[in-house]
Amino acid sequence: MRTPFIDKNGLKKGAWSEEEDNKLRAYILRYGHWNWRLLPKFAGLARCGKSCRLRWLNYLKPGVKRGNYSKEEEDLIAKLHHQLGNKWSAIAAKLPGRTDNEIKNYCHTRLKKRSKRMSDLMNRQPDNLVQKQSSEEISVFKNCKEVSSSACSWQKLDNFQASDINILESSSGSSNSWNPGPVNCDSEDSASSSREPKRSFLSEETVPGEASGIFQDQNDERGSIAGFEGNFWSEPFLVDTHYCPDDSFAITLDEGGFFSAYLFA
DNA sequence: AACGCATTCAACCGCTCATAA
DNA sequence: GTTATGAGCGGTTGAATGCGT
Repeated sequence: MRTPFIDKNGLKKGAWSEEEDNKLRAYILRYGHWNWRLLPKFAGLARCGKSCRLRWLNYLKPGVKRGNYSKEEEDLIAKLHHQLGNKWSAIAAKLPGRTDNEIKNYCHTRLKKRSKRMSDLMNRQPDNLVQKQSSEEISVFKNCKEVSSSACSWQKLDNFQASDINILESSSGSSNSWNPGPVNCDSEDSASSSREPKRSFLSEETVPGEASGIFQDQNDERGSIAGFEGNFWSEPFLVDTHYCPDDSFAITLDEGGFFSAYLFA
């Protein structure tokens, strides 16, 4: 937490004390928050209104839940984030007791974890996945504006291990060669879709209960990790096209979304 | 036990939007 | 139509905590 300090305007910043919490809680429960800017003055707090509002909404407000997300909540967050993108407040509105700040932190934490794990794996695999993909596989991605996979929850993604890489590599170019399935192929559309801002970091198929069936084979490990999708977290990786066979493929990573994340998320 | 690195999450900041004057 | 103000949102920061060595 941040060390409390007084700013140049005489307002306190940083971590809230129990006394401050009590003052704010007592005031709002009694009078409500009719004006956040004036509220601290009336409540006897040396805080700015913004700080009071945040403290109330994220911590003091009755009914605010903390930590320990249930499986249902995780699935719902995944689904809503796919639908709404980084609209944390809109997502939070669908989860009683959860705040936008908490959900934002939750998502960032998961993304960071996954991002790190995948980049670690890629660094350990000099002959990386992309280079091992057969040309047929690559061509599939070139023109796809949307790539689907099997249902894939965050739990599955989080459990992704180096062994999955091995499975991918062993099957690359073989008769079991990965085919994303009946995807909607349209290079023109894909170009425009790539410009869509702030897409969800989860693919449609990561949405619980919305399995597309593209990866019908439940044993296909690639289906388990194919739910990644490009987003603000994976973008920095996308810039580096070092491993991409050609430029169009690099673009496709972004367009298809998921494949870029599949590699780097 | 001590240290350093990684992770978590409360809190801050800057911006946009809505509304009233 | 313009400006001022407050509320809300999303991104970022940094202290506390956890964990491995």
